[in-house]
Amino acid sequence: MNIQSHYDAIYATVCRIPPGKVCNYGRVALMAGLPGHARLVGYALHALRNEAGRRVPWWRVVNASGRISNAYQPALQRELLLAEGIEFNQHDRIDFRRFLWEEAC
DNA sequence: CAACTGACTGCCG
DNA sequence: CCGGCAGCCAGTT
Repeated sequence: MNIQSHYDAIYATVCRIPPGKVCNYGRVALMAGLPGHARLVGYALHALRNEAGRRVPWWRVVNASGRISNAYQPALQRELLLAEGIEFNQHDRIDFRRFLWEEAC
């Protein structure tokens, strides 16, 4: 097991998030087989802020509060989510009861 | 090698 | 609800 394989697992997990759903960093880490490594997920996604992000739906990952965190392009992420039908409440939060991706594999 | 930093999180006040 | 703090770990300086 090396770092790259962890990154691959993270990217693979993010790619499984269906359109119209979101997931938080901690859950992605858990599903990628890396419980407790939420921060590593953020680190992995941070490395996508270029052309590589083209094939990974990074915008579907938000923090545990249901808010967009210190993303590379917060405004862009918000628009991409809105375009998929995800709604934000008055506090710029996403309602997990409706949009959180519950693992269904 | 030590110190710092960051797309995180849960707990506490 | 918000800010601080301790775990967390890889990459940078």
